[in-house]
Amino acid sequence: MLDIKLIRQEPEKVKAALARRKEEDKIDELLKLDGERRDALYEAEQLKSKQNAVSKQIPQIKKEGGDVAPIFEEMKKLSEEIKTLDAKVRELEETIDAMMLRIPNIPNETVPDGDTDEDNVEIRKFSEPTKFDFEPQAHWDLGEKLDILDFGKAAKITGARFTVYKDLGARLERAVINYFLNMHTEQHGYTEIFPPYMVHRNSMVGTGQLPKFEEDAFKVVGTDYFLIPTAEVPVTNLYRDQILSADDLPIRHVAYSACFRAEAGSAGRDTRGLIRQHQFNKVELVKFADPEKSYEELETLVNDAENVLKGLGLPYRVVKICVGDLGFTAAMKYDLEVWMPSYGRYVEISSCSNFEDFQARRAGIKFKRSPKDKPQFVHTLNGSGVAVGRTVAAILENYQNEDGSVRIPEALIPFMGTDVIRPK
RNA sequence: GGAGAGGUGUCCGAGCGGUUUAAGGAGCUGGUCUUGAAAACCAGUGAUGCGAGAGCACCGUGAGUUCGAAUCUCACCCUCUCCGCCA
Repeated sequence: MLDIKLIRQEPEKVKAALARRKEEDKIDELLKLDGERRDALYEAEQLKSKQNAVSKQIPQIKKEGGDVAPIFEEMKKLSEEIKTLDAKVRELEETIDAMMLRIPNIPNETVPDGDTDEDNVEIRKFSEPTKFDFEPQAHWDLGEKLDILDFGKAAKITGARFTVYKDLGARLERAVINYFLNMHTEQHGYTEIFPPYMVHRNSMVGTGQLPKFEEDAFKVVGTDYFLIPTAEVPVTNLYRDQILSADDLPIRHVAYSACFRAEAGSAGRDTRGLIRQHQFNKVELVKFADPEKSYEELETLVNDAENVLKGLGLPYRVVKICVGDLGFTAAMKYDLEVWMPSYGRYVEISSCSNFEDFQARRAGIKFKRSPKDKPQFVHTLNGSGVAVGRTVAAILENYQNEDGSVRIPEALIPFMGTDVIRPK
């Protein structure tokens, strides 16, 4: 959520930012409603002030035996007026809030222009796309031949876009999760969280999934719970409506969770394999930072995510996301893209974003620089560290041999208990 | 799921519908005393939001009753204890 004061004071700046995103601009309407709200609020407060003053005198008058009936008569009218004005203020507030919650974040000035992911800018690259002296197979073919992935069985028990992992496939998924968690906790200084996979509506609003993107989420029937689309939601909301002290910052959390996405509108894209699933595993990095240091924290966050890919020896590149591909909540975003031989291109495996105070304002996460200072919003950041299913897909494809076996990256051998997955 | 108890400021804990600008204590800050500290004593001290300010709001949340609600009514949420069920 943006600061209403910013919209009041610099409407042109906000309009320009929305124009960059090619977003509909309701700023003038918003300002008009805000003006009405403030007028009504002022009026209501004047009347309340009078009501309080008179109420204070009543006991005294009664004690002195004065007649309070005429006062009650008058105050009754006042009370009605206050109720009417309060209702008006509340109504306007609801309208304004609903609008505010649907306005996207202001992109950082350094975010490149552009409309689609094709306009994202490559920042750096690690290694080169894997070369094969045979025709490499896609991970869905490899996985089924090795009998470690079973998409048919998943369709049988659940439906499309789910996967059953089996044998060393299941173990590989688990190995990757543990490898990621160990690296981030032991080498990068993150504190591990294992969160609930369901959250209530407020949490989803706090991180920005709701109200605008309700159709992308799975809702649990008969409850007000949503399946989390990412651990970002529960972990960021750990500190909702809290005032932290400067000593607490930066807070760095790493969380493994399953993630659930309805992905309405994605039908037909990436229909085969592990790339786009309704349920997938992810290790997520979440940071809460002093606003002055949040962009430094974004850089180290990206580095931390990169390190797990380097450790696995997977070729990847880092791209800076253009304004058209930025997403609703982010002020700046880098993607890590891993080389996927079956696609013949790089595929997103991590998104690392600085939300600045956009989520913090929604979720009410503040800090005080010193005990006497006024609380201000923290900056929140998060990034995949990294997507587990896509990592497994990348390992299968990049580490495959001509005979259909798959080598296990050095770093995973301790977790796998073997250095190769062979066809049976 | 059932029964009971409870949600008040940083914490503990009072609070007949009207000087509650939320008692009292702890804590914290300053001071006196002391070689220094502790203790004792004195003084100060709620946080947050909106607002230029006066002011307004805030006692789990939301409605309601009333001239006036922390206090009464209703609904909901959460916590604790016991029972049931269960990995």
